[in-house]
Amino acid sequence: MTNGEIADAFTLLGDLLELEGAVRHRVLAYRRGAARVRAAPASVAEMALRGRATDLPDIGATLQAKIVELAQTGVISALEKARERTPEGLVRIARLEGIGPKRAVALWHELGVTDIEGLRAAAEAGRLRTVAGMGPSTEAQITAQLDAPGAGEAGAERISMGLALPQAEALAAELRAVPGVLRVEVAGSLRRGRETVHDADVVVAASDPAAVAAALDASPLVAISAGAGELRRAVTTHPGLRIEVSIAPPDRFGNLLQHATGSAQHNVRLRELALRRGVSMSEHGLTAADGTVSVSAAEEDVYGALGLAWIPPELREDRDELAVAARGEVPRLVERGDILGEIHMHSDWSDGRADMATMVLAARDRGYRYVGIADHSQSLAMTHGLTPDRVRRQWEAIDELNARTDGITVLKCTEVDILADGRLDFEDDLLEGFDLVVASLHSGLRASGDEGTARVLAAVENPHVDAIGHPRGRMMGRREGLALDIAAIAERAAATGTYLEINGQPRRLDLDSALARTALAAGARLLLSSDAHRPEELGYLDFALRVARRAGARPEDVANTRMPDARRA
DNA sequence: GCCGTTTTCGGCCCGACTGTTTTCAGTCG
Repeated sequence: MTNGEIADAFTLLGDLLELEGAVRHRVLAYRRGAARVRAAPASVAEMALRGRATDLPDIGATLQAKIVELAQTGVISALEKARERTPEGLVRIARLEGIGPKRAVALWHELGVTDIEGLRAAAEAGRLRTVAGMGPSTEAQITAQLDAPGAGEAGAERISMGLALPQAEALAAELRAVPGVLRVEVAGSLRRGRETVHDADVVVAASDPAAVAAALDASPLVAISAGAGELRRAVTTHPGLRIEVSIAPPDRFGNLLQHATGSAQHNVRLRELALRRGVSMSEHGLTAADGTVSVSAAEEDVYGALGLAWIPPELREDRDELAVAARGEVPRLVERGDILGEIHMHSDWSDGRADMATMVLAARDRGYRYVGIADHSQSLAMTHGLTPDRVRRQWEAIDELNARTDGITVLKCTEVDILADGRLDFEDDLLEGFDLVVASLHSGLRASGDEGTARVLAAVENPHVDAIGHPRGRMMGRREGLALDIAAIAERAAATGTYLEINGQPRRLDLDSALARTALAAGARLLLSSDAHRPEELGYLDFALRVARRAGARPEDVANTRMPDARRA
């Protein structure tokens, strides 16, 4: 019984109870419990069987008993009964935009709709507008969503940070040029470093909201400008990213930035804390009991006013960050300025699109002091992987390149393939000659987690291997990648001094932050990589950096913050 | 259902916006 299965059961139970109109906070309790179980680093089923699940926040005697029941019988009777009372299909309907639990139940009671198909039929017959509180506009909104694949599924339509962030940054840059605008920042889940997002948030400090609205309407980046709110407007970019733009006067920009960054649960906890100190908190400021409002231009002052140290956005997920900040023990996370170089990028010796010199100079322009060329190995024929002969010729070319290039050191690296049996694609005597070796899986990525774990462990134990590249092999939208036992791998990686990569390619982001957090907890260290195949892709390292920060990585946890010595980065 | 500088009961974050309404419920973040 995995934590994920327990969390899914609690989430469904909470959703069904909400549809039944249960007390809101009971619903919330199941959702909080689900999130807590999902994020727990150890088996919550085993904890519950020992009576220790209640050690976790948000898990009380009732939830623990249900975890025990689920672990021992495979079902939760309360969940089974709720399923008999309320059609499970309503959960997906309630997740559609513009519909919530109340409207989902109204559709069921008034039209007999119990699943997405029934909703589609009712929509096509034009019957949705006959439901109380719903009109033609809502009907059109629903119809539009039903055409999209995966409508109402959890996590539907999430896109990579790597695709969303550049769009949000571009809009932010445009708004910074608007007269009267003092500050613009990307907030929301992008600022928190989430690997995938379903929309973006941008906050603006401006004395004249109308000027910002006019700029949005006129922006060449904007395809659809909807929403006529005074303080919030939603736009959709041409590629289809929804961006919510919030505006505040400059003197309370800190309050708005804090609010719009979230997470929702972090904000709830923060406001509860504020209430215990006698102040009500919102995006407009802190209101004391006597009605006086204090506002902050800087986000640090919002936390400071509550007696807390500033918390990096990547850690605002309602784990234990408020307690940590109250003690003043917030970790110093790795930053862009800590990065001295990277060792996983490609050249036109294999499947890169630029020659080595171009890539190296681009790396030097980013301020790196070293860079490793890590082209593919011979088995990967479609990438023009290097044979041992070509490896030796590339080493000569790198020696020449180093001789005529100032300001950066070029390292002889490889992204050697991990073969089906766990052996590597090059013999040990050749591997010996590289400065650093990254070993990666490129085949068998739909195998079982046990098989994948065995192959990765074999590579970790190879004394020539310095890092494991994109360990899971996930490719967003195409495959989940291997269900690796990351704790077991990280334990051996820590013992052998092997780094585990966070690959910054937008569709990879692999390891993700949850796995990277587990790896750090097991004592392993991380390697950040752009895996660039052309010069402009070197910026992908910044995505890997965000994922690392979200995992809680400090500078000393990351290989890129130190100079490589002869055999170890 | 959880929890405690409000401590075993009675609370549980806060406000903007939308569409449908004649004053507001529902949804969203």
